[in-house]
Amino acid sequence: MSDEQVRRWVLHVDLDMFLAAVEVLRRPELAGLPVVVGGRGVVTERAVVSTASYEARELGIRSGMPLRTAHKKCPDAVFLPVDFPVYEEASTRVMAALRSLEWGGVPVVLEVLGWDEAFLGAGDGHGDLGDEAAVRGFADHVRAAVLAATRLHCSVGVGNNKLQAKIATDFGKPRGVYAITDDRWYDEMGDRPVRALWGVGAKIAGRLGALGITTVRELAASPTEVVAGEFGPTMGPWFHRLGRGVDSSPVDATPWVARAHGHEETFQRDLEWSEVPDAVRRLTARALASIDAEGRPAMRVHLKVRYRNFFTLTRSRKLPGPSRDLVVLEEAAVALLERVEQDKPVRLLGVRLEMVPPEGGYER
DNA sequence: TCTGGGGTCCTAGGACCC
DNA sequence: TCTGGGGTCCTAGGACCC
Repeated sequence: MSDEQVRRWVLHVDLDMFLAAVEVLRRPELAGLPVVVGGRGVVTERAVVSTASYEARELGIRSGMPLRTAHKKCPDAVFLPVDFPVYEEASTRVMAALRSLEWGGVPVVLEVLGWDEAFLGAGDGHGDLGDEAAVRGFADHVRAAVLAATRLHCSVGVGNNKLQAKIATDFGKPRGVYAITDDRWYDEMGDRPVRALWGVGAKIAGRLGALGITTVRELAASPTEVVAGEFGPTMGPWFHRLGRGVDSSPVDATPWVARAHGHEETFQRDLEWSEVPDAVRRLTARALASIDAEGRPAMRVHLKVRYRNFFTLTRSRKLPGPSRDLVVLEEAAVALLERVEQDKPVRLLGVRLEMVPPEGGYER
């Protein structure tokens, strides 16, 4: 590379209220109404909101809110069940539309983050992408292309790296484009709480706060040793980079290979202990069906138990050898129950099967 | 009658071996 | 009787994200 600094551009694309938007697409009469997607769509059940339309958000309904609470806030909202296959299909069309784009004269690099999110990179990172105005223009083009191909709206974040682009998207929502660059990182983020960073949750924010670090600027200015002392040699420096808006990770189109699959269930009625082993067997069978689809055997079994008081614990065990045998896996999962408290009603059970890595290991 | 379900990754600490 | 380090594997648990 030359001594001239090459400015790297990354886009982050995020569909606007994806689940609710897909539902409105197939039921146009719902357009403009408060739509809430969550659980089985039954407001008396234990379940939470997956996505609320902007109309519903204006009434105070948020993702993660119990359906019952959402219903209390807005009894007139339309409550719909989560319909996975339909969102999968819509997601596939969105990603196909994005993948077909060219940027800087070459096909884009697309890193899919989930159903409704992706990073877009330029082919080799050094294409002639022009200045920021040109990149914003391309972001508009991306929005238009997704809308034309899927009738779904999205927002696009622009940045000099993935971290910046990812955070910028939220500022552009809905149906907008927003840019956060190296030049403007501190203007945009410096005074915000560390919680605004991607990867800093409530707990980390609390621990940083105890060190006297509450804003992004303070995190950036803090001595590396202090943060590393609190969070260790890997996480410490990473948090410090977050504060400075630094992220050198590439946009990586390598298809994601799952490490594990599992199944968990919150019971509508807390289970008595006598009912637990059978429930664990059922969950194991469902988890096995998921890993069978991957074609790799399980090498480790994880059990998760949550009691009525929300105390949650996990237990796990490596299997004696790789297995796809239901009986073997069921017995291994049930055996983990011996290591948990057995005297209290159970609210949630989960069984997760960790798979043998593919030949050659995981690429990322 | 608050608080889903799908994941990933990191760290601490114990066991065990040399 | 007291007491090394280094390395690896395993389990538990915490934290985060969509």
